[in-house]
Amino acid sequence: MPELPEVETIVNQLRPHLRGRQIAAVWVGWERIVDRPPVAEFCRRLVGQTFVAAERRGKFLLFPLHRGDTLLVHLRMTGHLRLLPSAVRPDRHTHVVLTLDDGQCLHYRDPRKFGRLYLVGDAQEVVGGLGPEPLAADFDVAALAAQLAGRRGRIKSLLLDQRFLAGLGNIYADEALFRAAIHPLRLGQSLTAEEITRLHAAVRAVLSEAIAAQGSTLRDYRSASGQSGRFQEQWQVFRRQGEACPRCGTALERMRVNGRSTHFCPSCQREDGGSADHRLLSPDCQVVSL
DNA sequence: ACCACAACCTGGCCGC
DNA sequence: TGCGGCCAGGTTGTGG
Repeated sequence: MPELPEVETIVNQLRPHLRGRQIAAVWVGWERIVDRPPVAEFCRRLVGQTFVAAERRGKFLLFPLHRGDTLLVHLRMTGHLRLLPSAVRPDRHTHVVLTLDDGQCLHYRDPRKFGRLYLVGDAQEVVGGLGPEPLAADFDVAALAAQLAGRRGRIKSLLLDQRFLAGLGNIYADEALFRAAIHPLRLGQSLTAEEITRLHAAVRAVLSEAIAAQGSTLRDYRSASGQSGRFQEQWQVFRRQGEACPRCGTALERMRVNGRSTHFCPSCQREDGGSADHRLLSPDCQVVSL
């Protein structure tokens, strides 16, 4: 479910509630949700620890604990974290419950059971292989260009590769490529300097705007406080195949890339890279009237 | 390096 | 209502 903006929203909402809270008890109902260490050790090591922070790296939530361990959560497709009163019983899709010292419980709920929890002494053991943080101050155009140099893979696949760039998923990859007017099948190393500049701006703009809207909601996604995001109202191409392109009116299309649905405008995003529309785009991806 | 595909799981939706 | 097929915001492993 969640990509970078949704995870950022959840972390920001959990932080004030978790900081300083001690874990009184741990319940695990589906052992495979705990990636490491073995479940018995996971529970034993967690009890008695206190949350000192709540952070995000890519799509991971990181919860540093006072004894030096870090609890990490990856929500994959359908994971949720909710703070609920301790009287609320876990439902059939709730697989882990952390009982806190203030009468609240942190529920990990995940119908598809794809998500994973990790408890490690060094968070780098889990997130060390991730690519750059797209919203970090030092992720500039040159950094993106360096990532793209020599890459022969399709740009859509690269954007989804968490070692290439951390945090983008299917929604924001498609939205960023549309804003930058780049065809999803273009090869990484084939992008011009102008296109890299546009892509850099597009990635950061779409993520920032999505965070401001508290993410996108599909089906029953809710943030930690139970609110839904609003960014799905601003999708320009995602799941809009057949509708008119908001920039040129051409019917939007859908294709498969890397086994993932990919949405794009065949007129604005030309595979040969030679779209006349380039002249209509400023570097910050806004349409410029001639 | 890169690609295609299966696997991990369950639920929702559509057509028959 | 039921059933089959397809779809899904992600990642990992295998084999080519």
